[in-house]
Amino acid sequence: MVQYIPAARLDASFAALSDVTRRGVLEQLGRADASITELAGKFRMTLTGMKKHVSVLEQAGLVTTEKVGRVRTCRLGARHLEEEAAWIERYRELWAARFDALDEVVLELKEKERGHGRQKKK
Amino acid sequence: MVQYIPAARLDASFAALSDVTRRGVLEQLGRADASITELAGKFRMTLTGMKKHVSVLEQAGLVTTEKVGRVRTCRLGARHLEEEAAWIERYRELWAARFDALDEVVLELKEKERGHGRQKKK
DNA sequence: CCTATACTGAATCATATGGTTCAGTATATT
DNA sequence: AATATACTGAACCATATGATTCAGTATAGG
Repeated sequence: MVQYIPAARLDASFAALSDVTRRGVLEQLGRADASITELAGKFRMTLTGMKKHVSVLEQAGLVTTEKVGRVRTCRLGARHLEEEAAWIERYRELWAARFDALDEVVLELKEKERGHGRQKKK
Repeated sequence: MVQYIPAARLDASFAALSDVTRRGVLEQLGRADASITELAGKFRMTLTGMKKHVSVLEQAGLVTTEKVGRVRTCRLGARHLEEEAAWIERYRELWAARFDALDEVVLELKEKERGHGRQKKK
């Protein structure tokens, strides 16, 4: 029932999110559209550097840009991380299931303990 | 009210998730603990290669390992991506807010249109 | 027309990543 | 004791990443 998500897409978006500047840009664009110059200023880096970050975000579909005159305006893209959220959610469920299983083991051990005294720690 | 999350931590875990093999390892470990050899076999790569992936996951806190005798057993770690899920969720809310705002603008434009005909795009 | 602004692309650089091989060490198995 | 197994670490390689500088091009404003 879990939808299949192309690996390359997740690769690209998680990679895009793995940089603090790019996450910052996304948050910024969540508040208002911005030009490359504005973003470069806000994050204290060269235009060229910011342009590259924006390109990475654009590749991942998280940002779209449009050039009007000499200014390129960046805004949030069509994708809003639903697949990434879904992947993480699925993982969290798996993790929880494992965790519950562990809980059972712990309970079982405690049960035994009551009979024999303290168990070896690890 | 939004909890502050250390950037380096998010960097590390999103980077860890940006590789299809590592995501596979996490899913695998969600089903059962496994040794390096087992994982290397499942993902068709050398022991050394898999060891590196496991190390990356371990660094990110997503996996823990324990060596008993000559086999190192890997299992899911203490972290279960709650911060990553939270970050993405926050972003999604921002995105939704922007989207709604856009909707309003569109509505507003339509309103004006009824009086004056087409507006200039920007 | 002239100049400032906004971006773009190529080149460069240091470091990181994903993978390998090869040569070990430590532990099981026979 | 001898051999097989499981991992580990170093070295290497190709490519990617994050950042810069420098030299453009295109557009806006005076």
